[in-house]
Amino acid sequence: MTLKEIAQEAGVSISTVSRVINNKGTNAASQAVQDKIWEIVRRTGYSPNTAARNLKTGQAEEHVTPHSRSIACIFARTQEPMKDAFFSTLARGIEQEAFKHNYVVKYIITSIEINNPATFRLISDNQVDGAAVLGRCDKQMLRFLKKYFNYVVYSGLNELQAKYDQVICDGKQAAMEAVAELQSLGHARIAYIGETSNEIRFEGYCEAMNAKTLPVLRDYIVNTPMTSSGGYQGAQKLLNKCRDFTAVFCPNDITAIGAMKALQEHGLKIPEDVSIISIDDIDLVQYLTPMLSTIHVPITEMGQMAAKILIDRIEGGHHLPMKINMPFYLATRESTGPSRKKHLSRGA
Amino acid sequence: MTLKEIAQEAGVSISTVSRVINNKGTNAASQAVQDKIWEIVRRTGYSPNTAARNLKTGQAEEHVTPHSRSIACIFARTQEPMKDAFFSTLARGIEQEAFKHNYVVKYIITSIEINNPATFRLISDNQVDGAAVLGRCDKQMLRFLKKYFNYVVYSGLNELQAKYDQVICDGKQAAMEAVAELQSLGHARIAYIGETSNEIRFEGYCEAMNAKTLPVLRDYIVNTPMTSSGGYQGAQKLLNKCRDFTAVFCPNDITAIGAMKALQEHGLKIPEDVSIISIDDIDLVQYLTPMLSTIHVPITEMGQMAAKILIDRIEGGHHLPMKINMPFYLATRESTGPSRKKHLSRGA
DNA sequence: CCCATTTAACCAAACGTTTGCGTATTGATT
DNA sequence: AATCAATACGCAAACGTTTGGTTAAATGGG
Repeated sequence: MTLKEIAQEAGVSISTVSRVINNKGTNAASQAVQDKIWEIVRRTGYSPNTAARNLKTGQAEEHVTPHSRSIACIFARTQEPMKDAFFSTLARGIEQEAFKHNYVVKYIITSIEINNPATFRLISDNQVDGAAVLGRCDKQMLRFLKKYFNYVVYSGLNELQAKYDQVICDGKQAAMEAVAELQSLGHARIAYIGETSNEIRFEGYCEAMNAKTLPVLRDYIVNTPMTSSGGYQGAQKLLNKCRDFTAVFCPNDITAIGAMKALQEHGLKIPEDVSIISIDDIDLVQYLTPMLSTIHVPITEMGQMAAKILIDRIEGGHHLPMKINMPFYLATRESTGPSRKKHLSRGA
Repeated sequence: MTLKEIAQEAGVSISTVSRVINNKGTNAASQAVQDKIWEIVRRTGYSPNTAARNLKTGQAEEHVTPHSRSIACIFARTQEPMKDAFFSTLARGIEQEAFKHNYVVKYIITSIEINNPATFRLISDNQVDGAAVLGRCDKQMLRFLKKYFNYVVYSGLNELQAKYDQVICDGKQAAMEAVAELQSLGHARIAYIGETSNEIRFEGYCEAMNAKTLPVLRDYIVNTPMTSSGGYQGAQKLLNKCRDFTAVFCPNDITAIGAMKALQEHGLKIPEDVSIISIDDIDLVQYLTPMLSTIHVPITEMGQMAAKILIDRIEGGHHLPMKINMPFYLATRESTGPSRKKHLSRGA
């Protein structure tokens, strides 16, 4: 049922019907016409098309709902499902905190790609007070997001320019501490398995090596995706290149899990023959054999903090960009031990 | 910012802009034009006017939108983040398939609780054509959801009454096959570590045992949460109760991971001293030592299938409830071996 | 009875999209 | 060189409202 149909049935024009229905004081209709129109409206159960009405009146539009009491949690879908263990925990922290404040969390899980119409739609459709972005995200992307969401909190691995609220855990420092731990156990030939470009944890590795004036040798470095399979293949590559390393540093746990498997398959004992250490401390790590030594980063707490400052900003609690650096600590378990000093030479 | 303005700036017509943004396959634009348009979109933060869009596409009033080209993916947030490896994979499958059909996926991750106002709002806020429900979900809940979403597809572990579209992988059969594999290796005293009530895989275990007229002994059964830590603690409990089992069946991989750890800590060698098998075949399983033997369930494919039939239903492809049973197969790896026959007695 | 004023109703132009159809431009195929 | 099919794009008509400007009829005061 539309205005047009009503108009037809009442034998008047659309505008008249519209005016009657909206009770525009300026130009009333005759009582007879009004009655007739209302009669039809009642009989047909007409209800105005809000889309059309909003379109015309231009109101109610903007994608920024003043107070929806909901936030979006955007995270780039990573290739390997397992990698989600980290982000999943992060998200859970956000959810917990949001719940406390009576906020609702909408998830946007996607390989963020502006030029992907689906993604575009997903983002512009969602009406939220603010958004938390998880994972790696470049500046351009953040600028884009900021246009769509009131606020953006970045809760991720690498550090950003100070323009956004961000809660991070200093990846460089963490990596340095991990490597330092190996060094203090007497290791000098420490390999790296993981991504190398644009990976701050790799920088930490390099810096820690340099600090001890230890060489960062090409042979010791394997550039591979930071996934279980990436770690597995990376370790194999490493073993093909050389065998005199005594320890391995992986930038995250799941890479380490894959690497450990490959190492063990080659007959290397951990930690007797080779030590391995990584960063994150995801839950699973404690159920491996041996239990992985790693840098514990407070993932859940990071999520909670992210939600906390996002909501604080939404509610006007602060206006300047806030950077929160979460503490980490070394969790020594079973995969690290003193260096054997001797070369493995023909290990397997 | 409107299409018109973008069109002006890009020097093309409105229709071209619209087509690019909505990715209409019929009439593509040149790459150069596309890039230019997206650049402007990004720079200006353009967001389509939903009122106009709805008006044009003929969307109705209420929360049931005939054609939003989006589906929701609802899943109960599980306690342990790691458990998400399964659901995460499932979701990814859904996403892949949805993307192919140009559908957008909105995630609703929450402990589904009708009485929780936040949940209620989250659900009623979201405007989607249909929803896929992942994980365990009772009938009451499904009925509730059906009120808010046009269609509900259940993609989960357990089987349901035939009222909804559902894609499942027969948990009972899978469990039976796993147990049968152990039996064919000569195992008779097979323990169970996992949840027992309302868990179909447990039923499968029982049935397989009975089929061989093997006793389902109370001592062999440990009721524990199906998580890594649950598995770990469960195995410890089991070892306290008895030591003469020769094999363990866990209803899912992550439980098995925890159990394996506990077993190994007690000096038991896998598979020499005790075999272990489970269900799911999540990615990680191959990087454990030993590699876990498990029933492979086609998780990604299940997700894809779920999206497929959901979209098919939305678009009127079928009307009667559809039940799809996905095939599984046994993936024999390293954690299973012939029974030692002899009791372990004082193993450690 | 004429002009001014009110009243009653209409016309048509927006609002920002989507989309069927038409037309150039291109490239490949005879 | 002519033909044909893609390809890349534009035109314009919707979608259901609202509203300013207008017209025609009714009213009223002199």
